[in-house]
Amino acid sequence: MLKSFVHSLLKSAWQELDHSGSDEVIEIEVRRTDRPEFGDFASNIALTGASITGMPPRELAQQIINRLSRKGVKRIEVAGPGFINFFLADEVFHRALRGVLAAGERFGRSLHGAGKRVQVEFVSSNPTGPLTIGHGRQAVLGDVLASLYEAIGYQVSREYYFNDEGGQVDMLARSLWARYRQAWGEKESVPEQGYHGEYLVKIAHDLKASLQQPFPLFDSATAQLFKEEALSRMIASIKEDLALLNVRFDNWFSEATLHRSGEVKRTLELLDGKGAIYKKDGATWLAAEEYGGTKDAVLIRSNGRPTYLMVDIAYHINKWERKFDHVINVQGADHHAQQANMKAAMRMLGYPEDFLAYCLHQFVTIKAKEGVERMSTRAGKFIELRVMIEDLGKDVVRYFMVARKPESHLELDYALAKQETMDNPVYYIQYSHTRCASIFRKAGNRIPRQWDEVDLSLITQPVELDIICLLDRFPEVVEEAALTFAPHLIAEYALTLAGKFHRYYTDFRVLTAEQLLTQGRLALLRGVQCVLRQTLRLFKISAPEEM
RNA sequence: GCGCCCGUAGCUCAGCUGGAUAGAGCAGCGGUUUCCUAAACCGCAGGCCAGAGGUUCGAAUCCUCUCGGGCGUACCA
Repeated sequence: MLKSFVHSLLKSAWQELDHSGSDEVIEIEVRRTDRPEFGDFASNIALTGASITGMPPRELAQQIINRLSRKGVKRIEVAGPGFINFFLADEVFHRALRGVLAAGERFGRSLHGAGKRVQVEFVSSNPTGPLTIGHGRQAVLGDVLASLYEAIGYQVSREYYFNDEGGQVDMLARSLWARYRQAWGEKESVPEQGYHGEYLVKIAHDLKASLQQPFPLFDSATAQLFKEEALSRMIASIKEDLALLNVRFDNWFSEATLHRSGEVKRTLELLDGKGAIYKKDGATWLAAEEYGGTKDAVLIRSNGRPTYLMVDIAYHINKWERKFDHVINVQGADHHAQQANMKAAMRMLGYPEDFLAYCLHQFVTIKAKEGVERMSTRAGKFIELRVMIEDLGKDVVRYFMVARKPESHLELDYALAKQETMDNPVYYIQYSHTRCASIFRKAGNRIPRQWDEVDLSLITQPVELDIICLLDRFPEVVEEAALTFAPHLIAEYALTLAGKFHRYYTDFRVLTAEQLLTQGRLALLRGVQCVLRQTLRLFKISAPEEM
């Protein structure tokens, strides 16, 4: 990589300097510049090193430059307060491009997490209703995060944890039964605290057709039947919604199994053994605050039923026993307090601090456009994910959901996203890929057989070298996006690359009369297309050959 | 009250492990097509980076306070 090349130059020069005055170690920082006159890369080593050596920064910079190898370097300058600016030789860029071409589809992938297993748990919405746009953000966020970890070498498992036990599910069953009775023309009403959405009406009618019995009494057998029917149908519907987004899970984990297997009970005993729980007001409490939680929390209610937290702790022990090296939970901001308590519990039980990480995200809100009637009626209303996907298309939804950093609120201008699809960044990126494909179709037999042997000597335009520099950076971006839970970096990157390419396309012709030039530019194009395809693949957005 | 997140162009947001003149997209205005797809490109305009202090060679970025918005602070999940 270009950056590490510069880094190694600096490192050996720094080591040649006499540091007898101090044995302090210095962190050598090399960064890409944002201005051509500052060169391709710059280092502030002389600024940070000034205090160690006692030399003025500019003088120190000069000393370092005097000891620098000039191999692969076009020019080096001291600039501003003492920055060292590097202008690299064309051959170095050419080597970088060859690296991209040699790696091909593997470019951007790494072995950072080789041999390690990570689980990403996301969505995990209760199967009591259809997915909303809020779940949509989480679905895409989790899915892309999982892909990013796969890209850096981890073995990844996508998991959906669903609640199929407890009060909420009982309420769902009761609500469905009421709708079922209505389907038979009876006057039964959905409980005040129940689920009033239209979706249960539809399920009730389907159910009537298959069961063909009135079930006039909501006795325990009926409750059980309606619970099972409600759950299986809701889960099927959620799976359908997710499939529309191209999200698939490796494992669907049922909460009920944790109760049946006795894991909840065993977990409680485990916590008791650590002295982490106490009784108060007829309930059993977790001493969370002592271990960094926000507040002590109830584990077993006074009615004997376990809380969400109680079961969640058992669930995480289960995850640990499944031998994951890391588990990442993608959750909404409303779970924040819960997360602190969960981490406190893990601490009490002695699990490593880096086993459990949360990717917390803020909510999606819909921006209503003033003066637009339809939108104002929709404002504040839930929008079903399915409806949004049908309106905007899978690719657009996926892109928008991860284009912003998770901890920022995502305010989606629904009307705009729908109307102005032509100005959509998704199409902008896809079109850049299409343009590459189009040129390759035209190039025909001029396409080189062996990419790594192409003569690149005529690839000397500043834009061309700039694009290579950007391609070269891709693996860094992937790694950072994964490790800091920041898929939006990929979106930014793809947009930048597409933009540079579109400009290049406008100013320069790839297919020219000069064979050497054409071959070189086709090689560059190949690299661009390859990286564009990787970004789209990470997002699971299609990379069209034609548009 | 306390805790977490956010406050950057008219709008939606990048940039935040401190670096040299703060960026993109959209919206606005004006241009570009003998030539690989104009779903593109170029130009103009637009900012006391919420505000006030502090830390230092240097702050949108770090610290403190204030103001504004979201979320949490359940024997819901």
